Amino acid sequence: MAEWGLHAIIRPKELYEEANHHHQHQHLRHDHEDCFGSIDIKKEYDQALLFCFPHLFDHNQHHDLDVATTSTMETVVTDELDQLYKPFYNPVPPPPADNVQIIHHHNYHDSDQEIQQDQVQDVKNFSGSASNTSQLAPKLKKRKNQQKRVVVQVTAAGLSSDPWAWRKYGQKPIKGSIYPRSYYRCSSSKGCMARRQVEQSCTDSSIYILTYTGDHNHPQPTRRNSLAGINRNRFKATPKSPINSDAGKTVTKSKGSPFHSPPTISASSIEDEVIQQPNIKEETMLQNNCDSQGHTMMPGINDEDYMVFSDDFFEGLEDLGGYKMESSSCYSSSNQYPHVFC
DNA sequence: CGCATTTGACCGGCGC
DNA sequence: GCGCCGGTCAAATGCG
Repeated sequence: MAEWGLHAIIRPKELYEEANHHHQHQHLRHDHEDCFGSIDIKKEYDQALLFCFPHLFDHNQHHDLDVATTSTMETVVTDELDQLYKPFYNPVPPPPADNVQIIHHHNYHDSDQEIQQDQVQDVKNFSGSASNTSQLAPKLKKRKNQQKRVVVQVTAAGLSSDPWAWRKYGQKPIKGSIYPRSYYRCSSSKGCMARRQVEQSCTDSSIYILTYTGDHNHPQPTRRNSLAGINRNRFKATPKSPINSDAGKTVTKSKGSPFHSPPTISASSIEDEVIQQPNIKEETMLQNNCDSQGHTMMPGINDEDYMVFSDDFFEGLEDLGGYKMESSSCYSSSNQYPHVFC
């Protein structure tokens, strides 16, 4: 299993206060001090947040959401702004509080920087031609715990809040979970190395855990019908599969698999559904979310109400700190997560 | 026919 | 070194 070197549970409210306090006196100092240097970390943080989770700022795209949902999302945005800033100066995790929780994981090891640079280089290479993406494949052969990944916890409807087209290429039963994990690769572009894993929470069958790995090597599709046939299973439900039984949800057909398949989200179905705010969790928490006895491992934290940002985000900040952000990197780990629309 | 999913086999990382 | 496990491959099959 992945070994996360840094975990932080963040309280939202004091963020700007403490941030400003620290910022006024001196630049932030923490384990990644070198990465941030003397940048305006608050500003860069905002940019990075927008960069990694633009959907949180794009209110127009949620114009069809009901008022309550939108209001909640705006609250989340504000809280996230607060929360995301905090890990960099508050190494001691305070108790969970308020509506949103952020747990940061950072699992890079000695060669992390090299990997990041490789990824930046990958993007540079792609900027010239998407056909180079086959060269990216060996990158995924690196040690598993060195691969950046983002874990997002969503509801069934939230599963479809992903603008990318995904093609299922595998499914495996996972030890410790009664539900299988499905493996998807991005089908929007040939050679795209983006991967997505979908598994159902063992503690709450209505919750799905999405794990994103790899980077898209292509612009985000403006519409999710970039490939023919990806919506073939639209509105088709599989009676055998309880997790596919949600009405109106695009699902994967089942052919008597020994384990239930999580729903396969068709590209076009997303547009028809009310997009829910995904709940982003830290991976280790998710993995520990239910132990062998099925116990929830984070008592006192509402599953609905906390979020997590992982390597991508902090990697992005590190890039910011090192002034490595480039326009071409917009396909790298920034727009590939739910609610992102061009 | 062209796309999709399904599913068993295979491979490699990792812990012991 | 061995075995477990997660992740991927690829042939088979289904659907529009």
